[in-house]
Amino acid sequence: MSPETGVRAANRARMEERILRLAGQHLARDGAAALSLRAIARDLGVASSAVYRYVDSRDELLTRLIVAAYDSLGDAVDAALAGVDDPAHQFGTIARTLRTWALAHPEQYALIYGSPVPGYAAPSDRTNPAGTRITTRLLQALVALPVRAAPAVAPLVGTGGIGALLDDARVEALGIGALELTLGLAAWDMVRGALTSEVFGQYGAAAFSDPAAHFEVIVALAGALVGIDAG
Amino acid sequence: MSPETGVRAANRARMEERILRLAGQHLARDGAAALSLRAIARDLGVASSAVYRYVDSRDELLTRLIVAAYDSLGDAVDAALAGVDDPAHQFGTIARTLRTWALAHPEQYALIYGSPVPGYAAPSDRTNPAGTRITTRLLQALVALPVRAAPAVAPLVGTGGIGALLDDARVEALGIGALELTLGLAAWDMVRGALTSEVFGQYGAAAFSDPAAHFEVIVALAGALVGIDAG
DNA sequence: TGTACATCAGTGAACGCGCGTTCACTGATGTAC
DNA sequence: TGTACATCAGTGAACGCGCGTTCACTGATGTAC
Repeated sequence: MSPETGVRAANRARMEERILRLAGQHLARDGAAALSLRAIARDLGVASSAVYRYVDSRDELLTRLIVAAYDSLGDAVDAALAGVDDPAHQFGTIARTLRTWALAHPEQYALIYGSPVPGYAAPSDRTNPAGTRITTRLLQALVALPVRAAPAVAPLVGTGGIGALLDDARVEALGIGALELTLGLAAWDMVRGALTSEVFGQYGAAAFSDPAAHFEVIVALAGALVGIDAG
Repeated sequence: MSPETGVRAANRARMEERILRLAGQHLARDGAAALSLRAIARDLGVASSAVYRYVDSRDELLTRLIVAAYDSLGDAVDAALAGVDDPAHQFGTIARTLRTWALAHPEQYALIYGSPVPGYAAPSDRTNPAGTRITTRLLQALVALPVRAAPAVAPLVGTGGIGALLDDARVEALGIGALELTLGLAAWDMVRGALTSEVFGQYGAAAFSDPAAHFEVIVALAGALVGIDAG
């Protein structure tokens, strides 16, 4: 039997899958800081040392969870974008997909868009490929758009935003201008800021009566910033 | 000796202060999840049980840290606003003060504007008074302003934002309109979204060459949203 | 001003728990001839 | 097809650590008469 299709390889793959799924459940229930290899071994019905056959360390498992979260979101965005050819609607589609995904997976959202896990630094060589997927889609949408910055807004950007992110290889590759980039980032910050408030419940008792409607307004305003109708 | 000025009362006050300061240092170094009463007792040079003379439990200390963080930020904002009478400049002042404070105290910023601490729910009766200080200042600035929504933007809000936050007592008390409120929240979300990216380093390797300049652009754009010149 | 009592701060041992990680080991599954 | 060997999965005990919280206690500081 070839090593690729052997019983061992299949078991290994299934086991890695189970571990990642259980880790995801623990993450959702108790947060990243409480992620425990022993707890996962317990759920697996296996000695705690057995987990080390599949995972190098706790931190390495955390890295896998981050990558998995990025990929889960990336897949959702790609799927949603599949039917949207009009670049003017892509921005709104990305934003709405992010919201749906974040509300369904608040802890994974916290993992990648919330405060960093203290004492843990993600190895960027493993995290970056998955992490840049959404941002890349966003930049692509901005490039494809005829960004017609509102005349009232363009002068505000002035030369201040020029230096922003210009060292990023993707930006150079896409050939996006400083104005479009700055406006796009501002619009994206607004969407993420609103979403963070909603997902983390930061308005406390003063809840929105209709968060979804409010988010639609945010998307419309963000779209207006980059000069498009994002509906 | 009266109990207010006695040696015991003074010692108590000094001890509570030391505990809160040490807790703040631990928070800054290791994050909220790692906050430990035993570690604080060690730094204090005291038996771990002694801390319980001053603190009910670990969670209670966390609550105090949150209140302290809100107050630290609130004090900074109030001080910065002292010299600013023109309501048109108040929004920008609040935003810039938030940035300065957040960069100086990233972990406290994470505590109040980042992901929630898992397994801990802040008792809102203790957290609210300090927590609403900045938001109240923001609302006051919006009310004092002649919010002249850009004609292109106003229709986007439509009736969607109407329901937002209308159950909040402060909003009713201030008599702020739905349009102003929605635009104000959107602007504030943008500021906080941008700041979160910067403080938590979420753009990774693709760093801004001049984050302060970029933030100024964000403030200008956010100001434009509410129809003012925030410079 | 002096004495009897109450209050408080801090001690140190203990309970019971959880964690990450290592290590020598057994038994089963695969591989090479 | 059968046997000898290598590889792998999983065990269970152990190391050393940290945590929150309780409890009976000593000694000092305050209070009331």
